[in-house]
Amino acid sequence: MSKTAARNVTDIVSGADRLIDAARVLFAARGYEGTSVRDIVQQAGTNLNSINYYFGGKQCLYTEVLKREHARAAADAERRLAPPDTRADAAKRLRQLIERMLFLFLDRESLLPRLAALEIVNPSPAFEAIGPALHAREQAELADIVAKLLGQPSGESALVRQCVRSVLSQCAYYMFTASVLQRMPDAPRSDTAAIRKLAQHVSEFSLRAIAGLRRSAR
Amino acid sequence: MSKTAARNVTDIVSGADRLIDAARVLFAARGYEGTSVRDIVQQAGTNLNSINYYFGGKQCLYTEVLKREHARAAADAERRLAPPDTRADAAKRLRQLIERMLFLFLDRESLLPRLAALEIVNPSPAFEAIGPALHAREQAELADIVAKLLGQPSGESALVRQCVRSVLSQCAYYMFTASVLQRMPDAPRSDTAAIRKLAQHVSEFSLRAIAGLRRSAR
DNA sequence: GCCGGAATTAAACGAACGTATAATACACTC
DNA sequence: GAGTGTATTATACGTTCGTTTAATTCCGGC
Repeated sequence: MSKTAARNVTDIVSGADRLIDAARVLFAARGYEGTSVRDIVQQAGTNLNSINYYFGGKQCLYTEVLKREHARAAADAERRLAPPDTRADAAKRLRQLIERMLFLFLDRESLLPRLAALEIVNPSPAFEAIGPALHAREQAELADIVAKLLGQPSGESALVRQCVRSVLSQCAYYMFTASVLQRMPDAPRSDTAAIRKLAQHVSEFSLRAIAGLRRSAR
Repeated sequence: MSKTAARNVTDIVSGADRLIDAARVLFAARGYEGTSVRDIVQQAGTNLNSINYYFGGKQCLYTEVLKREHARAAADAERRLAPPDTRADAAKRLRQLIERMLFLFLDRESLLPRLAALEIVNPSPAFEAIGPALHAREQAELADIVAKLLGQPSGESALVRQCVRSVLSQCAYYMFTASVLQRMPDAPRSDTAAIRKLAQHVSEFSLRAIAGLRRSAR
């Protein structure tokens, strides 16, 4: 009666979905080894055996979480931000791309930044599932933009590659250090306005640097 | 007899030291949770109880490893590199500091970069032992240099702080991504010559950026 | 020689882990 | 409405974990 009614309400999402939802939060909070299958099933309100039943084991569930979080973040970014304007001048494109990456790395809705940071610092077997595709498009676009700004052919020269790393590192920094930054008293904010401001600085910093390097490369 | 003789030879280093030596390698390779006390004592050639006897538990041994690795890296850097020349002009000081930091972050002899990366991304209770002191001197010096380059008073303005992060992030990037970078086919080298070259790029990039920002800030 | 304390060893404990198995509940076709 | 395949539950299994306890060895001063 009321019992089956309640069950039906909660079962609008299946056990597998509830497991994914619980697992993504717990894996992001405590990492793979720090999260037990008992933690997950308790949070999901399912049985101890459910992970093996639906996913074939803890490792497979983790890989699935990684894949979905990656896909979700990519879709979010696609939807929320204007598509890169390939017609604009390179400087504007760089500003857009940097803002896009910073939103990706600092997004508090998404758990991908945290999961990706853990995987990049300490890659697990599941890294193969997302590693190659991780920020690949952003990096390729960045290389293209930087080459244009340097006045070099798009074929990657050493200088282009180094500048790409310099730009990328300024953005990724916040992904890796999020845990300690938010412990500090003067923690930098991560609301939309703050990210915009941050993007502006990284853009100016990088544009000035690249412009200077271009001048001296002649 | 020969047995006691052999024992004396190996016991020139005590059980505690052998535990530290084994633990630092294993913790760096597999992380705290990925390393069991049985792994450590086997590698050290001591008994299962030795960790509790000498250090009072796995967590305490880990904290001790962190402290020692930090102290060792600091002493190494102190000894190997010329002390920062506070008389030199700011640009030269920045070049020296960036090279110093890159050697710190990319040093393959030291296990601190790896251990620090793991702790920064996923701080454990032991983080308190080294976190506050981690690269504190480098950061303070960096802030001083950047302020001078920007022509601003040393009291930290927002611009100075952001530029410090921009420089720091370019160096720390390699600490966080070491695991995945060395998996890639075109992995950047990390020998002395390569680090010097890298330091040169980061320095030029940052100096041009700061010079440009100073011009536009007027 | 021996004795007291530190160092080292051996063995076991209880808890937590991921997984497997067997039993039960459910939904839907015929 | 019985039957069938899927979903869910309860429980047990075998391992591994960090730690504890007790026994043994080693070593320097008396």
